[in-house]
Amino acid sequence: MKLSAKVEYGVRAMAILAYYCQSGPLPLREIADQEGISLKFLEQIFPDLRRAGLISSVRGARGGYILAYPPSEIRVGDIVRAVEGPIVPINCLSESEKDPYCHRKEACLTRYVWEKLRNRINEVLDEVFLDELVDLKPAQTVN
Amino acid sequence: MKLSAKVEYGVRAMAILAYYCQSGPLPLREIADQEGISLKFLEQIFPDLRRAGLISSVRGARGGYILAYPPSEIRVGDIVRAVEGPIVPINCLSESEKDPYCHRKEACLTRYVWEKLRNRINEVLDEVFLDELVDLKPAQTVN
DNA sequence: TGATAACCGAGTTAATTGGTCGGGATTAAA
DNA sequence: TTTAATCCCGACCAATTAACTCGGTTATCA
Repeated sequence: MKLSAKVEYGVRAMAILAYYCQSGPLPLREIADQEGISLKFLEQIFPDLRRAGLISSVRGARGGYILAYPPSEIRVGDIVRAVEGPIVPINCLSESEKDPYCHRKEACLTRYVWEKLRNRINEVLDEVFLDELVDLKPAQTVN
Repeated sequence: MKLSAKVEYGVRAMAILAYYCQSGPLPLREIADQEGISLKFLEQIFPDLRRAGLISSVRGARGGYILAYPPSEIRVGDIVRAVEGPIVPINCLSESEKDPYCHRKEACLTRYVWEKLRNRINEVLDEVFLDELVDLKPAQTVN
């Protein structure tokens, strides 16, 4: 029941991007140095975020990445799903072709717990927007 | 963001155990056959459930396992934590010694999302009791 | 033209997962 | 007292995944 390092770094990087969203494009090098994350590893994460339409890239010298939307419109859930794919807490819930299809769907006693779990995870991640992370809303109380 | 097969089987097995909780001890062989799970794999899961105090075992011929409490008092969350350990959706939340301690605790922008996520996961899993799974409460609507 | 930076795909290493295997200890029943 | 059922335990193993790393190519600016 863990998120990958990719997700952790992805969310952290997006928070940085949100923080500097007024300036021009921010190169990965900056983020890598500031957060102590391997540049090469970041380079592997960012294409996913771009393909998901959350950021856009500027190539060449003085290039970098910028948010495709204001921080107040980007949900943590968007980021998580962009880098990890859809949230599926247990294989039998998977809709994808390659996964072993669950033939016990109707009979399965436990299925409904996993559905509930999946929904709640998506909900909580979608409740939080990038602007909340970057100090614009302080005094965050966990609940 | 996936639960292990151990957890999936563990919860299914516990549901069976709840279903037959009026009869005597149920051998793993029964559960394995009924659910199509490898006996040897189940044998690896059940000690965790016993150590957590959720079931008790009866050794020898005509032995098996029985719930340590009525189904209405056993939470799915108890089972999950018994076989997978505490729910920690991201490493920097870990309290354990061996994990790399997070030195950014206070400064970390993202920490509070992960805390919120961890709390919600525990909540939803603790809302569901074994008796709900075994048909005693039908018409389950996911929400 | 040279430096910067995104882009791409393949390779590597270590850990985890999802099992299997073989046997030992305990107990009820024949 | 033997036998069969059952839990119990630890070792082993193959496949997958995670978390990087490496070596380069392409685009852009100064």
